[in-house]
Formats: sequence, structure tokens, C-alpha cells
Amino acid sequence: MALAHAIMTALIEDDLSGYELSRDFTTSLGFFWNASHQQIYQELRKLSEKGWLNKREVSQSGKPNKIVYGLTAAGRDALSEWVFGTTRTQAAKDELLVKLYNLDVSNVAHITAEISERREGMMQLLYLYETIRRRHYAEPASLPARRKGVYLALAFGINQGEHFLSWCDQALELLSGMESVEK
Amino acid sequence: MALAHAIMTALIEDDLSGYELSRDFTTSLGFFWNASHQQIYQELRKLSEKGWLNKREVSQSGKPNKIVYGLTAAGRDALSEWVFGTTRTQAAKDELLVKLYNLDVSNVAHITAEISERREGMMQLLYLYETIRRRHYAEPASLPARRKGVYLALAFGINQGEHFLSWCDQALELLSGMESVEK
DNA sequence: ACTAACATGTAACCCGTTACATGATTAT
DNA sequence: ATAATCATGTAACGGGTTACATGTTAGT
Repeated sequence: MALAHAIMTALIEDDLSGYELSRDFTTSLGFFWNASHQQIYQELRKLSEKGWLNKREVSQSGKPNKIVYGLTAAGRDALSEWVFGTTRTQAAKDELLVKLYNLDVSNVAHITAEISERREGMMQLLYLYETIRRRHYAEPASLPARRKGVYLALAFGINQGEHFLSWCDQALELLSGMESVEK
Repeated sequence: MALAHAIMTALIEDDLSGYELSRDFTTSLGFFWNASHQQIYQELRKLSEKGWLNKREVSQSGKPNKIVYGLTAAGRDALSEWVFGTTRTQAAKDELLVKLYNLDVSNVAHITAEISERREGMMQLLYLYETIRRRHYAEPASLPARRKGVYLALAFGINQGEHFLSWCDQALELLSGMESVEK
């Protein structure tokens, strides 16, 4: 029941097509709530049936036509109310942490490599986050209300990413002693 | 396909019943991979059918009988191999971050309250983590291989929790100015 | 011709959550 | 009696992933 509200949230300021939603999801809201295009198209259909979204076909030059969705008044009301409801948090599930419980001289090299890969990936993501922050959120205190919220979500991602990097370093250091010593 | 391996991981050192697994999950591996008892019982059945677990009934005095599960040789092999496979990471899905994209003078008080609640909850969890760390993982470098891994998972939780607290503080400060100023 | 990007869907399956269901044992 | 803890399940539903499926437009 939450993807619906994530989609509506993405439509607060701009009307978007399913394709645009699934593309933008990977670079903004999708940092925190990812969804495949299949899910998005299905949810758009449900939301339209509920009367929370309206749709119109838009002709494009040089591209296939697209179907653009926008919030109805009922949709905006539902979204506003939803904010006051109970929040569900689904903890991250990361197999790497389960693998750590299986740490062993036989697999320490592999797990070390996986942590290094993760570190690399996170550095790239952080670079992207920082670029966005510098470009659009340099002075958070003077942003309008909604943008402050978006900034805080971005800050959350940056904060968490930095923590992850420092954890990787700590892990790699502890693991680096194991291969030679314990064999 | 990952709950199966989380359960097998929990059985590496001790044989456990479904009840014990679902209880222990909430205080160790479950920090990183939670599961309801219903899921656990179903998974135990599947793993038994696959030949990765064996079971035996144990009579207890003063308590109902329990069915205790243990890893078979095939189960241990499957688990060892699994560590070398590709890791799936499911990013956390937190409705609170989506709600932040809806931040507004009308709901800033509510969102502020939710962040405060979360902060409180995280402080309690961190207290638990720290207690475990002090009691069992005071000197990580001198732990045996597997325990080092468990320590790193714990360190991950502590690290993440501490950064969550600092994010909450940052968020509460930014939000504190909004109610009076923007009304 | 072929590739890449644009654009929209359906179907099957797996996993997780919620609700339902039962029963033993101990302590008050 | 009754509540609390121990103990084990089934069934229905909903959401997410993977695989399948189709078609347009532009560039090489």
C-alpha cells in the first residue's frame, strides 16, 4: 500500500508517464523506494481506477506517444491524509550481513572482495548524492517547506552512505589480518 | 531464497526448534534479517524436505515437547557454497522518507513527532547493541574467525544506528524553525 | 539491417504479512 | 479459572521479482 503513495508523491509537482516515473525513481525517490516498471504500470492502473489519478495521451515528435498521469483532487486529499497514518518501516535485508555470520578462513577472501565492491559502489552513489546536494540544496535553511523535506531525505542517504564507507574500512582492516595469520 | 540460508546460519553452532529460532531471530541475526514464526516453520519444512535439515522431537519437563532442527552434511555444504554466490541487497523501504517529500506546514508537527519517536526507539536499540558488544565482543581482534564476522555485523548495526541518531538531530533542528516562521 | 532508447504492458511465481487455529504447561 | 509462556502450524492475501511480450522512433 505504500508504492501507491510514493508514486503520488512523485506526481505532486509534475505530471509524468509510467516510463518517466520508472526512470526518475532510480535517481530521486527511488533512492529510498525503488520499483520496477512492471510494478509502476500496475499501480498506475489501480490508482486510476480508484480515481486518484487522471490520465491523458500526449503525442510527441520523434518519440512514441506517452500516457501522462496526474493527481486528481481526491488523490491529493488521500496523499495528505496518508502522511498522518502509521509509518511502516521495512528494515534493509542484506545477505552480506548474513554471510558475515558464516565468516571462515575458507571464505574470508571472497567476503573481503564483496565488501570492497560494495565500498566502490557506495562511493559512486555518494558522489552522485553530493553533486545533487551542491547543485540544488546548498542552503537548506532557506528552502521552501517541501524542498526542506526532500533535502532531509537526501541528507539521510548521504549520512547512511558515509557510515557505510567507514564500516567497510573497519571491516576490511579487521579481515586483512585473517588470511595470513589463521591459515 | 535467503531466509533459508539465514535459518541455516542460525543452526551452524546449535540445533534449535522453530520456536527458539523465531525467538532468537529477534535478538541477533534478526537485527539484520527478520522473519515471523509462520515463515520460519514453513521454511523449516521446506529445508527438511530438501534434506538440508534433520529433525527430532525432544521431550521437555515442564514444557510442551519441541521439534529440534539441525544441519545435515548436505545443508552445511549448501550453506558454504551459498557464501560464494551473488549477494542480493534489498534497500530499506521507509515510508518516513517518502513522507518527507510531502513536507508541508500542515504536517510538519506530525513528521517532527514521528522523527522524535524513531530517535527514541533507536536509542533503545543502540543501548541493547552496546550491551552485547561490551559483554561479548570487547576485543574483536582476538576473536575466532566466525565471531569476528558476527562482531562486524553488530558493528554495522551500531554504526548505522549512531548515524541515524545524528540525522534525527539534524532533521529536528531544521524542522524546528518551520512551524512558527512559515505560518 | 541492427542497435539503442523510448514506451507499455501481462503472467507466473515467490516471499512476506495478517488472520486464523490449536494445544501444553506453569503460575497466580 | 485464567493468564502467560511455550510450542506448532494453515490459509488467504498482497506485493515484488522474473520472465515474457509488443511496438515506435532515431541513429549508424
